[in-house]
Amino acid sequence: MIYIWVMKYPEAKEKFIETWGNLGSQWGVNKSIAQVQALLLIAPEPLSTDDIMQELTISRGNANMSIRQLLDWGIVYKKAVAGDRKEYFVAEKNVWKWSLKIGNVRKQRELNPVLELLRELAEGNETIKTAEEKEFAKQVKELNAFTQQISKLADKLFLSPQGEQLLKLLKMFA
Amino acid sequence: MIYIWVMKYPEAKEKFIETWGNLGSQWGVNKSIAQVQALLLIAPEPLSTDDIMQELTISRGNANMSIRQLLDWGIVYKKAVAGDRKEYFVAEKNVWKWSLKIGNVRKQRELNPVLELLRELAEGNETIKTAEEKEFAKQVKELNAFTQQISKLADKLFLSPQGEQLLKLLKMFA
DNA sequence: ACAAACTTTCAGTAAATATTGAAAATACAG
DNA sequence: CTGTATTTTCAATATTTACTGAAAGTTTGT
Repeated sequence: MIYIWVMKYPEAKEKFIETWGNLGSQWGVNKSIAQVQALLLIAPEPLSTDDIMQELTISRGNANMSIRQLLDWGIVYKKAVAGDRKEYFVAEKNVWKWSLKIGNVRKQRELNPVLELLRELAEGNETIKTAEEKEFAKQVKELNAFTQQISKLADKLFLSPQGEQLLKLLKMFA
Repeated sequence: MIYIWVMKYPEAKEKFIETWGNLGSQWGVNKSIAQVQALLLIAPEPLSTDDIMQELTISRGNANMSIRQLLDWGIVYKKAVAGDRKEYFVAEKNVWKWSLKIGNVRKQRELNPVLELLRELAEGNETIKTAEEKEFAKQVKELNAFTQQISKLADKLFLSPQGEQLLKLLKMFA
């Protein structure tokens, strides 16, 4: 006998938000921020800070900071609601749009600092003598070349107008 | 008058290791692990656990765990040194090789759990009634389609024999 | 200009993660 | 088989990161 367990909506919703939050840590995003995005992604209507606090049982400070971060990244927008003074928020629901923005944020965080480091280190290569110094110079040079290529590729993919470059890529490698 | 400050080798080395370690946190890798890789990358000779402890001033436990993790990922190898009972270690120095492996590790960590979550959630879509439920089902469906595409692409890029797919890609988008 | 509604900040606290170091386990030489 | 060198484990501790809640700041309607 095989039982198939199909979740009811409230359970599925909770699981989605909970899991998305936990996955956040794998992505270098803190749990609350990821949960706020998850909540807004599946909300059919704009939500206020109070709505978010209540749904996720988090503090006002936390809710506010999380929303600000998502606004900064450009994957959540403010939305005025007629006859209400509060701010309301909606998520960017198009997965292409928000993924590209996140991709770009991560590229800046993860790749740009490496380029900067390697550029600095590439300068002091005049007086190479020992085996240690040779190996160091070699690795810095190779890393630099490689990182620059990846960096340019990432820019092309994440910054192209309607994500057309990534789309092209997906079609090519489908 | 402009002064240009060119680093001497010991300083450059320290900066490389230190910065690589700090960048680790941006990449979801802990500092010690990233530092051990950095140290081994620029070492012209195999290093023992004691060498690593000494260079990075970290404990034996930490050094051991970091090395094991790098071995697990397949970006550091054991190397026997004649007449010495200790284990010695060398890094994979080819930036293409180790980057592809890291790319694959990250794909597994960051994408696979999302696929699993979405697969589970996609099952319970029979009784859709409210606007909330519709929005939820729609987002799960879109996310699922998108993530699957990206996942397949990542596999093709990171798992292709000599990184030839990524190489092809870089040439195409150069 | 005032007060109520709402948002932001941030010092204090809680939670999660990383590191140590010494004890236990294992591998090796004679 | 025994003693010694080496590696591994893991409870205790330190460090880093996240979260709270109340006070300060801001905006808006009258």
